[in-house]
Amino acid sequence: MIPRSGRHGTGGGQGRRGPADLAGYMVSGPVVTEGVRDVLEERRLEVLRAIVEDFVIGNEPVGSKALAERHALGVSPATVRNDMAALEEDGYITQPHTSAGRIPTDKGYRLFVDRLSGVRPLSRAERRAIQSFLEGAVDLDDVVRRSVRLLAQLTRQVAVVQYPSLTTSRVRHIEVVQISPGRLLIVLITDAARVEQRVVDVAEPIDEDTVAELRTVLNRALGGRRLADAAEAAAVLPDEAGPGLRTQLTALATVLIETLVERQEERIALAGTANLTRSALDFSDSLRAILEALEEQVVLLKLIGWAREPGTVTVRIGRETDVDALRSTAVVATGYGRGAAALGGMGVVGPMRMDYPGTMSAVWAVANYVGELLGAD
Amino acid sequence: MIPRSGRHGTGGGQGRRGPADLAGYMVSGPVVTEGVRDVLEERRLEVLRAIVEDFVIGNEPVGSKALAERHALGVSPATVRNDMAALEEDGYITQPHTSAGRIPTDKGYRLFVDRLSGVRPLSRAERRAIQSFLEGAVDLDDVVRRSVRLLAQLTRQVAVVQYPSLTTSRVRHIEVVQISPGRLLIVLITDAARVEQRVVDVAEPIDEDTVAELRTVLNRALGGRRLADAAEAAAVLPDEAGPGLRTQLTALATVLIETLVERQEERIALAGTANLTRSALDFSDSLRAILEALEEQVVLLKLIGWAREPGTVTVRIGRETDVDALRSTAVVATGYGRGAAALGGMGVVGPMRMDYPGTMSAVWAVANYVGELLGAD
DNA sequence: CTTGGCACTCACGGCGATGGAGTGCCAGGT
DNA sequence: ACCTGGCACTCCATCGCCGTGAGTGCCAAG
Repeated sequence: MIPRSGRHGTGGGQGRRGPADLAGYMVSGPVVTEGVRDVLEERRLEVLRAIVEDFVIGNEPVGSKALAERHALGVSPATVRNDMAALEEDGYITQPHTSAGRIPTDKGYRLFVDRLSGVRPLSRAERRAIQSFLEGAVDLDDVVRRSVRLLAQLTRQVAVVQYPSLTTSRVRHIEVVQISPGRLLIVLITDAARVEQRVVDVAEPIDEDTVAELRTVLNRALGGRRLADAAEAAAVLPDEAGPGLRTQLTALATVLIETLVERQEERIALAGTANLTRSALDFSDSLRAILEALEEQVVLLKLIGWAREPGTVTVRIGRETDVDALRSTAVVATGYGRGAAALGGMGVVGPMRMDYPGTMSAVWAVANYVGELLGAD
Repeated sequence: MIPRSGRHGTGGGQGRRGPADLAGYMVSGPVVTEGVRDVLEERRLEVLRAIVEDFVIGNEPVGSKALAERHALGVSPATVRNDMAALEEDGYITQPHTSAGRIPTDKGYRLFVDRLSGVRPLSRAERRAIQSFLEGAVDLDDVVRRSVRLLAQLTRQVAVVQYPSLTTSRVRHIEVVQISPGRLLIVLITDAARVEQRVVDVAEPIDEDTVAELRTVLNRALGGRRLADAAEAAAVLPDEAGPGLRTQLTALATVLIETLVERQEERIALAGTANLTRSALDFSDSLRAILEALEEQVVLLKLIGWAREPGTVTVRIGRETDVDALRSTAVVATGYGRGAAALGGMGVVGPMRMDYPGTMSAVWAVANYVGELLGAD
């Protein structure tokens, strides 16, 4: 019934703190004899884990009796009750009302995530599913949209994927095309396979040679540079150019700089909002507020923005999200991309009552795969 | 209390059928003396309108007494009751349970939309809001995303906007760039300001001259054609080309055809899902099903696909949507684009209990403006 | 420190009474 | 013919009540 119980502690790695942190959690605890303290504390933590795990599965306050029965704790319900009282004292669990079972608090979930939950390795089938689902993608857009759907399906939660950021990538090529007299289209191709296009109005029609010349000048000056640097380079271009091109270059540079700098507000893909209704009882009437928050790009960016470090999965629980509407949710996020050159973030938003190990693995795995996919491209 | 009551019948136009249709609805009605029939029928319809309007506002079954009071019907509640009985007999209204007020049926809403609801002209402020909100858009993507948000805000419902379709547009320009040895990027620019890009692997590195030649060949053969025709033209290109280009052209043509034909699955933008919760009581537990349906591109395309004719607002009520999950919703949609050359569709999904006149105006206005914006581009 | 026992506390669900909105029908008026 | 006031009736929604049971806290014994 609790298939994953007792599997904690296997595997190591991402997002999991070492035992060194244990002490950090204990300084505020009650002072008792050394030898006994550890044993005591250990069982209490075991109880906390059991509570979290059972609550995640059953979605109802868990009582001492059920706990002692379903988990091999080796003690009686009465003892469990004592531990629970202590845990409640320390703020890790709480009871919805007198004479009901206990449910974890934000703090309880936090401790669970930091110390108690192991990593659930993905099954072979899951790995294969990820791979086959993503490898059919034809372009960047497709990759992102597939990823977000995949993540939503795997975790059965709301998934968020940030489009590869322009910030860290470089200019690969700039294309200039005259689409109608006096109207140019600039296509900016970056090495993250992202393409931006923009239309520029210039004073008068330009002949093909001039267009070619503009193209050459732009690519020579900006090609291969990081986007931020490219913006600076673009700014001085008109001054350096010959008088024949100056007018047009000024117009082009203006738009380019706008594209490179100002428009670094990022794009975001969202999927799985229907999953919110499944755990609707958890947040009851605040569902509307959550949906509204999720439609705010800014909010989403903040949520998956803080943890852009690929390989490290970050969890924000309840108020830790710093978004009031999401105070009853948890966010699991990570970055994707090659090494230090993070391209963007992705993650999921779900109820605090969440299968953290499973969700963390899924997020990590998808991010990993997408990172490889885009890095190689 | 019922601000819009009695304002029906002002203005004419889009989506509203002429009086000719009146007869069509009546042939199935009871046969009575001519002169009196009209008067009778007219008041009954007035009652139906009153019921719909009140129910839309109050969201609770409306009774005969309240109806006679709040609307200037000039008759007593008892008379209204008789009319209600007749309307129920004909299937336009129903009562949730004995001894409750009446609510409109699908058929009732349908009649309301077809004959009873006038057009609510947009206020000057609304027009200006639309304009100022959309004119800040920097590119196609931005236009679509702004439109969908705008529509969601104006109607306070879930908005759907289809990206301009490739089907009806023409190839404006094809750009070929070598992004790394043996790797080409094709950028396809259409006259709907839509840009598609695709990466093509070719056997061996190509020199710049060949790239330019490829570019010329492609543009000469495909430029200006409708996309469907362009695909055909692309298919025969390799055969007609000189032997030097044949290999590369075959690779390019394959990918181009894929882009032009296969990938006509369209993109869609969605906003305002939070608004669903506001009317959550209307569909109660089916909210999840609705959200799921809305995440299916195919479903959405079907919903706004049938009414691609710009200038005509189409309404589907309840089961008319042909989507089971949406049987308790209504869809108001229209096409946008210049004249016959429809670029795409847009619309909103909301509860059947909806302010049809207001919603229809909003949808029409936004579609109109977006059509101009993209048509002129 | 653990354990079994025990009294206590509440949320929850079922039950019946009450109130009131709304209806259908009928007889009388125009 | 149609409208209208009156009237009996129906049935949903609300509320308070109470029994039930899960779960707790405390205590005394091991």
